[in-house]
Amino acid sequence: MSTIAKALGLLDLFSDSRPRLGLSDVQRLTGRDKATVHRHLTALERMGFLEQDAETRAYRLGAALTRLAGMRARTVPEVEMLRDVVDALSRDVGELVHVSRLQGFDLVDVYHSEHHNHPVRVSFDAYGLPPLFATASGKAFLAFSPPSLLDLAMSDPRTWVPGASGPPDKATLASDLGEIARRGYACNRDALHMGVSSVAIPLFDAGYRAFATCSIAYPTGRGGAEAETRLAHRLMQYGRNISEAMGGAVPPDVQSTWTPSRERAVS
Amino acid sequence: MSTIAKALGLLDLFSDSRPRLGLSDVQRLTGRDKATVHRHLTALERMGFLEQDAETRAYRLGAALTRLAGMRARTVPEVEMLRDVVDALSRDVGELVHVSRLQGFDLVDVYHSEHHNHPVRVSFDAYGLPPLFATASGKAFLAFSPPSLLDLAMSDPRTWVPGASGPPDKATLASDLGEIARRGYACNRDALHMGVSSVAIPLFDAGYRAFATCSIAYPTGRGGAEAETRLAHRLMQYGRNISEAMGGAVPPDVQSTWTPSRERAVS
DNA sequence: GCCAATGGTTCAATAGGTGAACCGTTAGAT
DNA sequence: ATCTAACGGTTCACCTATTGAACCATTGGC
Repeated sequence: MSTIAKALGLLDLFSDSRPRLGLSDVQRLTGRDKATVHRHLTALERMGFLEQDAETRAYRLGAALTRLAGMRARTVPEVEMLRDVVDALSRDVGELVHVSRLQGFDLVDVYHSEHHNHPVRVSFDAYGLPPLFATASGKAFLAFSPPSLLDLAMSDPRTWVPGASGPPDKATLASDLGEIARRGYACNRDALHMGVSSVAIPLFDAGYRAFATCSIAYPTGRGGAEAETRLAHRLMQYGRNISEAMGGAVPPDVQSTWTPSRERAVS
Repeated sequence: MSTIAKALGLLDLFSDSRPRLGLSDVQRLTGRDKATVHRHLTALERMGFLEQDAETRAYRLGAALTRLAGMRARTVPEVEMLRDVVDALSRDVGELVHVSRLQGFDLVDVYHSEHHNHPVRVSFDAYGLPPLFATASGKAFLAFSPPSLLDLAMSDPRTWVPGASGPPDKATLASDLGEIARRGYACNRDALHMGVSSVAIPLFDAGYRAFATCSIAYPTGRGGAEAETRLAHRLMQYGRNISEAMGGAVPPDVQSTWTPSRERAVS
């Protein structure tokens, strides 16, 4: 393992629940020698990837990350296109919005935006990716993909269901997906994390194939079923713009489920 | 120089004008050996700090930056980010330093620091906010904002000019702002309070838009014009770090007015 | 005033980073 | 079609930069 990887790996130790770490904390978490850890931490700090609190001596994530992330958002075309519309949706609903793209059998984060209005917020843990059929995003994706993808996803060796007894029944899963395709969006309530719910839609490429997803995550306590449908409708409203921002287009049949006649296209 | 610093330094090679770099590009820019560069690039890529285009083989900034920057934004309070750098500036110049953020048509205090060296000090009265075009901060902000903002600010019903006969002439104001934009900072001498002067610069968000300001207030008697330019230069010197501490980035054209060629980044 | 825990430093030993030389591919130029 | 140059990437012996045990200074309980 390269020293570079070791040092950069330290950044991953910081999390929402552990936002600042002291030298000893990092040493314990990594099991590495104190001197080594200190060298790495100070190297990261000198480059602006960490900042050290002047009095507590604890380290926290640094400004260089923000600077470089901004650069990426400005210069990587895909992200750049997404940014405006996803930010708008996030501001609109006041919740965390995620855009992910299929890579292998995982949906990996492309861009997310969190303009929270609420004191209680959902933050996302990017690790330990669950199987496709366990997340709202994954279900939205599968519901609008060829059925063969479901078979493939279920044969994924890493398949597990969090907290459940075994792999899900394929027949019930297929009928769930049918329902999702009919109404246009997928949802999860407390499925992966207690207290966290989400709604999701697929995004389509120029060939009308689902290739990514957009989801809103929110605390389940916020408002029950009516909150779910409210968020889902906002999501579907923005869906077309998001697909188009990524160079895609929404198939007409899906578009019509997303904009029921009475409230169609308001530009 | 540690390998960590060398590797992380590669990330700084990416810029708005040079968003994707090939192996040979990086080699040329750094002067380091190709094998070394390749090792560093792949290490960064494996950690998600770079992404490699599958066909062109060119590298670009990676998604890990977005993830970590989001973590920082969520967990590190804005004021805390500011504190260290603003305190450092305040200690450096020995005067009151203010960071304010636009809210409606007012610049409201976000953080201030006063490590005074001098017996005569300026303290700030947070009440009775003057209009934007009457303060150094406000003028710095307007000079780096779309002209439409000036119109809006002047149409603010609360517009008044302290001690003056009437509202300022728009044409002269506009030319003043042009001069400010050219030299990079704004200043006021005895404008709002007799004996109080200040210099100010705008702060920029990740989208290169002015969203806040940083100013130094000092007693006019301290030293006249040479004090003014001295403080302004210190302010501009710190400006980049302050913007970045708040998650922003200084637009390249502004950065170049802030760091005249002879003293530009020597890496 | 003790003890344990913290952040940080030193320096000999050696792990692992380095770079000259290498390969395979692509894209013009002749 | 052939040559050449530039590209991304790999190899391996050499040697530098990283490592970790032992160290110091400071802080905070008890």
